[in-house]
Amino acid sequence: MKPTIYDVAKKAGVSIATVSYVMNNQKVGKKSKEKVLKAMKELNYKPSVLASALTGKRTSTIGFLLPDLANPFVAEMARRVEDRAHERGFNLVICSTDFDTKKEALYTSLLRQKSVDGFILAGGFKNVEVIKELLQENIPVVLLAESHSSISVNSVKVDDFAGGYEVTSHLISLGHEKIAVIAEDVTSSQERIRGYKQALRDKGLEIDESMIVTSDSSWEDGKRLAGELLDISEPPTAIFACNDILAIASIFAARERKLSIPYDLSIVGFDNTLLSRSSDPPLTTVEQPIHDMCSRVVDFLIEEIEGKSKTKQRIIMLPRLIIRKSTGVCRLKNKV
Amino acid sequence: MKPTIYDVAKKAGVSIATVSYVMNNQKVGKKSKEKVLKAMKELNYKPSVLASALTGKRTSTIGFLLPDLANPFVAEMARRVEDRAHERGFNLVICSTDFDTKKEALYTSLLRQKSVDGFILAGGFKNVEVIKELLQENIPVVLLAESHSSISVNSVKVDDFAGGYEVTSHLISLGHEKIAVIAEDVTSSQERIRGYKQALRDKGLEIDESMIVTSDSSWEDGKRLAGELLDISEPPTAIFACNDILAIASIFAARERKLSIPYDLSIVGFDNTLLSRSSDPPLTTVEQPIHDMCSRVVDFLIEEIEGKSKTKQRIIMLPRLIIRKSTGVCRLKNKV
DNA sequence: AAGCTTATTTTAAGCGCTTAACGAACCAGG
DNA sequence: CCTGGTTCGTTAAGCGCTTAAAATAAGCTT
Repeated sequence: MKPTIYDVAKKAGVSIATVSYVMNNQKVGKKSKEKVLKAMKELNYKPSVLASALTGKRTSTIGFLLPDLANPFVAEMARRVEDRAHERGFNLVICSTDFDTKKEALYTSLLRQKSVDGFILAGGFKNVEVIKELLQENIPVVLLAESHSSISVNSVKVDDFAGGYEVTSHLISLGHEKIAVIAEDVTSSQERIRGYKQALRDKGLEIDESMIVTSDSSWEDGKRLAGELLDISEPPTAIFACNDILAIASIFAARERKLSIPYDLSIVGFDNTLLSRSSDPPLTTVEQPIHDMCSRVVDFLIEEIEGKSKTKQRIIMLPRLIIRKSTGVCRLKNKV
Repeated sequence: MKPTIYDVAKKAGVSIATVSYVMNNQKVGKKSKEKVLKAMKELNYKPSVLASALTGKRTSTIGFLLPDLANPFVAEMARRVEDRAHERGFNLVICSTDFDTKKEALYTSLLRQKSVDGFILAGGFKNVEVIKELLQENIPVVLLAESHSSISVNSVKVDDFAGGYEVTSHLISLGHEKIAVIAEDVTSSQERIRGYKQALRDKGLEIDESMIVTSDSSWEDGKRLAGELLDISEPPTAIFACNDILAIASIFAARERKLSIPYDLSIVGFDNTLLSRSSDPPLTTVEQPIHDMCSRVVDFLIEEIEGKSKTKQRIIMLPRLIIRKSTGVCRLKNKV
C-alpha cells in the first residue's frame, strides 16, 4: 500500500498535523521538521492530491477543451499550453469537442466533477451557455484563439481581423480581384472575413457574398467546397482558406482540375503549421504567435485560479503574413 | 456552493447512505429512489469524483505519456486514444516527455499522486525503471507503439520489423542498393532497422553501418543528418526515414542540394500522417493502423484497471506500405 | 397477534489530508 | 516562585463519499 500521512507521522514520532505542516511549510520546530523529512524520504511518501483537494486545496489540474487534437495547429497549441502549465505546476486534462455543443457541455460537466481548477476553452468553443454557467459559478475560464463579444470573459487571441485584412491586401496587390474565402464556422473566421471585406472595400473592390463559403473544418469538406468554387463559370483567381488544412485541401481540389498553383490560382492558408511549410507548393499563410499566446493564456488562467486577477481582459496579439510559393500575380490581370 | 450528498439527502428526506446507494444502483426501495432522483435533478447534483475516489473508487482518469504532442503522428494517436477513452468513460491527462527519462519519472510520479487509474506510455518511453516500478506496484500500464523485450508488460504496436522490411524491399525492387536510414532513438526504429537489414541480406546486398544514422527526432536534426548523408562522396540513392517528419526534412535537405525527388533520390517516410499526403512530392510511407491500435490499447488498459486481464500480452498489428511519388527507379541502376 | 424472515434504511467508521483551537513547555520579568 | 507571553506540538472536527453492521419496517406464518 502507498504510505499515508499516518505512516510518516508514526515513523517520525509526531502527529499527522505536524507532518502536514511541514509539507505546507508552516512553522515547525527544526528537530521535528528534520525527523519528518527523513521519514518522508525513507518511505518515499507522496501526499495524495485527492485527499488534500477534498479539504479545499487545488487539484493543480486544468481542463483544456479544444476542437480536435488531431489538427496540427491545435496540437501545437496543446503542446505549448502543456509546457507552460507544467512549468507552473499544473496538469492538463484534454478533451476534443468537435465543435459539438453537446460534448462541450458534457466535458465541462465531467471535468467539474473531477474538480479541475479551471478551464481553457480553445478554438471554436460554441456553447455560450456553458461559458456563462462557468462564469456565474466563479470557475476560472479563459478562452484561447476565440472570443465571444456577448460575454465578459478573459481571452487571448490573435487579431483575426488584421490577419484577414493582410491576406486580402496581399492578394489584391498581386492583382486578384475575385477572391474566395473558405471559412470555418467559428468566430475567428468571422473576424477574418471582416478583415477581408474591409480590405476589399478599401481598394474599392466589390464584395461578392457567394465567394464566401463555410466548411465544417474537415479536409474533405474543404476540398469539396474549393472544388465547387472552381467549377463555377467565373471562378475566383485566389482562395483564402481560414486554416492550412483547408488550404491544402484546396490545393488538391485545384490539382484535380489541372490548375497549377500559383499560376492559375493563388491560395493562402492560416496558422503557419508544419503542413504549410512542407506542402506542394509551400503555402503563403499567416503565423499566429502560438508560443506567446499559449504561455499567456496559462498564466492568465492561473492568475484567476489564484484569485489574483482583478478585471476581465481580452488580450490580442498580432499575426504575421508569411509569403511562400502558393500566391502569385493574377494571370487575368492583363485581361482586365 | 456546489450541492453535496447531504443536500440531496436532506431534500429527499433520507440519509446520505440511501443517496449513495441510489447513485450506485444498489437495492433501494422504489419510493425513496424516486425521491432521491427527484432531489438530485432539482439540485442539479453531481457527485464529487474526488470524494468517491478517496474511498477507493476509480478516478476514471488515465495518464497518457507521449514524446511530443506537437508531432502530428503522436497527436493523431492522442486523438484516437482520447475518443476511445471517452467512450469508455475515462478522461486523459496528457504529458509530453520529450524522450527525457527525468520527465518520464516526474510525470508518472505526479500523476500517481493524482491517483490516475492507469498509464498508457506511448512512443519511445525510455525509462524502463519507471515501468518496472509501476508494474511492481501493480499499477495498470500498457505501452503503445513501443515495447521493451526485457520486461513483461502489455503492449500494442505495429510490426516494425515488417514495416522496415517492406520499405527496404520496395526500394530494392526499384534498383536501389545504397539505402540510408535515418532512425530515431527508440525501440521501434531498432526494429525497423532489423527489418531493413534482413531485406538487404535476403537480396544479397551488403549492410553498411555508416548508412544508418540516429536523429533526435527533430526536424532540424533530420535535415542536418540527411544533408550529411548526401554530402559524402558516394551518397545513398534512397533514404528511409523512420517517420514522416524526418522524411520531409530529408526532402528539404535534398532540395537545398538541387536534387530532385524521386529522380535523384528516393525518400520513404513512416506513419502516413497528413504531412505525407500534402508534401511535395507526396511521400511513400508506411501506414500504421492508428485507429485500431489506439482503441485496442485503451480497452486493454481498462481491462487491467478492472482487473479482468489474466496474462500479459503483446499485440502486434500489421503495417501497410503506401507508395506515392517520393520513390522511383534508381537512376544509377544502369551504371551498375 | 406473537414470532420469524426479509426488505429497506440508518448509523457510524473510515478514506488521507487540512486547520482552527487547545495545551504543554519554556523563558523573562517581577 | 508565580505570571504572562512565546513557541511547538497535538487534538479533533471536517471535506464528500462508501459500505459494513446495526436498526427498523414490512411481510408471512401459524
